[in-house]
Amino acid sequence: MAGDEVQSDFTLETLARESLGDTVYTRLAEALIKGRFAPDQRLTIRDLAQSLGTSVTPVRDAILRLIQDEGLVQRSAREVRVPIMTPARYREIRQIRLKLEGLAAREAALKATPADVARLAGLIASNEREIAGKNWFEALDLNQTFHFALAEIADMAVLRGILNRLWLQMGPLIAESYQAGGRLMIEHHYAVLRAVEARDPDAAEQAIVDDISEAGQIILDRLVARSAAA
Amino acid sequence: MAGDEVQSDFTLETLARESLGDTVYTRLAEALIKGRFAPDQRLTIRDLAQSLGTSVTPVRDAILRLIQDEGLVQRSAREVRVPIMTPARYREIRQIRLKLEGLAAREAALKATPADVARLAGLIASNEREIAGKNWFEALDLNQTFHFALAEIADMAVLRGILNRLWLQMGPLIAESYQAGGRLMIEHHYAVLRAVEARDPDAAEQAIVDDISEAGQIILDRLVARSAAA
DNA sequence: ATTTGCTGTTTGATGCATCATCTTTCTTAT
DNA sequence: ATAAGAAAGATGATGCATCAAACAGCAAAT
Repeated sequence: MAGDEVQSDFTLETLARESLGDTVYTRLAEALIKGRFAPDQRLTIRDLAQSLGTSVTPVRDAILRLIQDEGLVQRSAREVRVPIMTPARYREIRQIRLKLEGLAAREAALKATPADVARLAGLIASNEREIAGKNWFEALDLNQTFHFALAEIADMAVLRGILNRLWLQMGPLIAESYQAGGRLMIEHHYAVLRAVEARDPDAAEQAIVDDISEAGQIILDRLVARSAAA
Repeated sequence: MAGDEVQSDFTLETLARESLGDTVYTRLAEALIKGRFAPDQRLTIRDLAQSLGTSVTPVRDAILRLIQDEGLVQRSAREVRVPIMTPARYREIRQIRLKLEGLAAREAALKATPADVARLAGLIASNEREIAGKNWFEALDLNQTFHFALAEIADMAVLRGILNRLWLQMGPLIAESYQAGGRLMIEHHYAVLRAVEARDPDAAEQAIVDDISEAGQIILDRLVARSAAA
């Protein structure tokens, strides 16, 4: 039942064996962040299990974890849905991100190595290219990677975990609005890069605050408009 | 198997029916926060199921969720343990708490009703009494309730969820050190109360920052001492 | 005495049968 | 035609059998 590992004798057993449940979790989380599921969409364990070609158990495990992350919500005893973001909730998340990512940017500015700076620069350049090519999925992914990179450079694992969960919650919404932002979504990344390179924590915090505020405003405006319509 | 609900005909069907998995999760989370499990202690699903009188499934569900919260860690494929807090990790959590709870205190000061103020005052008074009586478990619990109350008054559900998880991670450590802090652990709560009552967000943030910094220092000192010894 | 190798045990992962509810659909009486 | 009610279907929760990997003893070899 479990094992049909076709492990070649040549591959090193380097990475920890990932359970099926982990795989499903990762795939569903990615789907959420990339906006593949619409807000309020209902998910059923059996259907997902069928799509993914597993039994219900790993899917159930993954969904339990996603509910714990608040990336999914349990409406009633037998209904799991993609959550609907409210303006109030989005404002709260934005407030929290301002504080947490501000802290991360500040620490990153203090700890960044030249290699870290180069990595950030590379992310911005790639993102610029994808936006120019209108490859919104890739651009969105690179934007997220940039924000996470600051937490990594700051060497703050707990903060990184919190950010991860927040992104999971914002995913369906952001994916929907990213295109509307266009280049504006990474405008402030250059300021972040300069501040980190200059080892200036105050400037780094301010730059990321500006980034989150401005990009967030576009998303919030769209969200408020839609909520008013409904 | 599922249903041996002995639901009296008189009880209102008000609260949502809680699954066995939820019950187990709540009980284990509480045990963690109250420091009933020692750091590095190994937990096995089967043993817990036996203790709790359920099958393995609800326990497995609860443990999956606790691992997601990082309230438990999975060392290897078949080993679940209570995490060991490192000084570096504790410092990071403290930094994060300073920002998040500072934000919560600020918002609470802006939004608090007289009833909210009374609730905070009551929590402090109760805590004072329990400390005087050396009822450390109760005092610890009231301390946590006070910190959570600020997030509730601020009406920040997301922040509250993040705090919850952080507390789960700090639980085993704090429970161990709370006694050492004594009255010092709630010294700054009075300043928080005054600031909230005066609707002064700056003062409220400063007071909670002082509280976390000072109380945290006692815990950190003990943690560093122990880490150095090992 | 220390290492090596075999064997039984422990343990989380996986699949699945079944249950209690909740929905949906169909029937039937007015 | 409408509404009350019954039957059928859908769905997450629960319990459990079984698997493969890890582990613990223990014996044999040097």
